[in-house]
Amino acid sequence: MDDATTPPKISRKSLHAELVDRLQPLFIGGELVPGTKVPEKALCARFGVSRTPLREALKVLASDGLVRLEPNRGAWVTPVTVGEVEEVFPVLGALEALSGELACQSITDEEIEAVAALHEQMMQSYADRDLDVYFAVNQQIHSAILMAARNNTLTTSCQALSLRMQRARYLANMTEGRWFAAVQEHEMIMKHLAARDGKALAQTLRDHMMAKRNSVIQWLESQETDAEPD
Amino acid sequence: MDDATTPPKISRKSLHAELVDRLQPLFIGGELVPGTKVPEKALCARFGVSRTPLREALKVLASDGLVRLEPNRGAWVTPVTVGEVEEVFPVLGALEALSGELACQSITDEEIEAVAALHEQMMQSYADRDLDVYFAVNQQIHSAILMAARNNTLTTSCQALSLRMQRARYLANMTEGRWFAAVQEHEMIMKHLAARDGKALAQTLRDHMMAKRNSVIQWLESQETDAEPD
DNA sequence: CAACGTAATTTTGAATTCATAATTATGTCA
DNA sequence: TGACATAATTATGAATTCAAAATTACGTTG
Repeated sequence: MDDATTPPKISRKSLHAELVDRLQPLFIGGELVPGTKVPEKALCARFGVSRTPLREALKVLASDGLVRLEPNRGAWVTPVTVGEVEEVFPVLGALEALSGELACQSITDEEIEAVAALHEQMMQSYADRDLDVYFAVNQQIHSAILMAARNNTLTTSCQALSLRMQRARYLANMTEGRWFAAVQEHEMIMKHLAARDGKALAQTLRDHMMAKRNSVIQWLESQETDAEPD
Repeated sequence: MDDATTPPKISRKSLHAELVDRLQPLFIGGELVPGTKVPEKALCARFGVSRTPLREALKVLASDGLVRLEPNRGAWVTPVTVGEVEEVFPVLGALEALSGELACQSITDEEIEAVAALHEQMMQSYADRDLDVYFAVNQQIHSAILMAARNNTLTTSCQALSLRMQRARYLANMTEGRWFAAVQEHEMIMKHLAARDGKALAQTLRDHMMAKRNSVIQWLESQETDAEPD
């Protein structure tokens, strides 16, 4: 919306904040692998900054749960464990349920139309079996509902937790059956949102999260039993 | 439990983590006043550390919403606004509701007894009109329920938001009527917990939060209309 | 003397430096 | 050769330094 065309708003973000934004995609993109060390030196070189702002960014990411700081042993990418997934999804479910309820109170007709358009796009990507587009649009739909909830605190909390779970996603554990079920759930979500039925939307979003939780756990457990190659 | 008597567990927390813990009480204690500047230099002197770890701690506190970092203008204690309170309490309500539901699934008889003991202590402090003890024990009760929920992610999220709202508390806006109502609500909380009725406890905790929200907002608005002295 | 412009001072953000802890490499001896 | 001890190297945590920005103090001019 506004990038190079805003010389009045000179508010350059501080380096560490910029780094937080630039590092996050590396986690969800799978470039920074769960359980491995965060290559401080390499990242400094890559982004052309000194260790100070990078380390500041890592502290913030640690408080968001993306990295774990081991005293005197550096920063490690938080592993995606069954325990972690079991913990995070219920919290995310509660927050998304709230977002649905609040969204129904405030969303405009135009916004509903915009979500509907995204929904159609997602359905098309399902028909096309395009998982990458599906995930991206899916994310946009949840974001749009969050926006409609008009609660910045909620948005921030949700996105932080969502990020942690998206790390499990690049492994693309979606089965055909789960994908179909997820699409069905999204039909319900769209329906309840259009009807502005907050209670129903909340419950559907909660169920949607729990179903996702089960799917991810199932996949994780199947991975754990396999001996992992070095 | 373990302080000076633990030479084997040498896991000294890093300086910035220690600072985060030591700074938080200054916010809820009201020493760092909402809307004022965070005195970086003074805090460095006070804690005997250099600016680097202090600034790292401030970055973390900023991501928790306790301070706001203005580029090139330093760190400011986030003001407690009506908008902020309206945002945070519903989120806190959703999280506490979840904590109640989960706690009912996992809490032991011993833990229920411990909460009951705290509850009695709180009732006594109400009878004694000892607001400081009341607040402290109140906090412990919510913490105990959170513990019983066996969900660390939930605990962390709750505590971060709770901290922001506790900053409004040192101003002690409790009216006699609100205090009485809060005590009634806590009787319900205790009852539902003892009965392990998750749904009812969740709803009561949500209502409790919304009532608190209304009380705080009412007080904030009464403050806003008053001209504030310099 | 009030408003503006400029210089001095302070504060901030980030790079650099330095002491210490952890890791790796090397050597020794059974 | 393999297990252990010791030295060299590297990485980490935190203090210090330095450039740039903001704030304050001061002086000038209308």
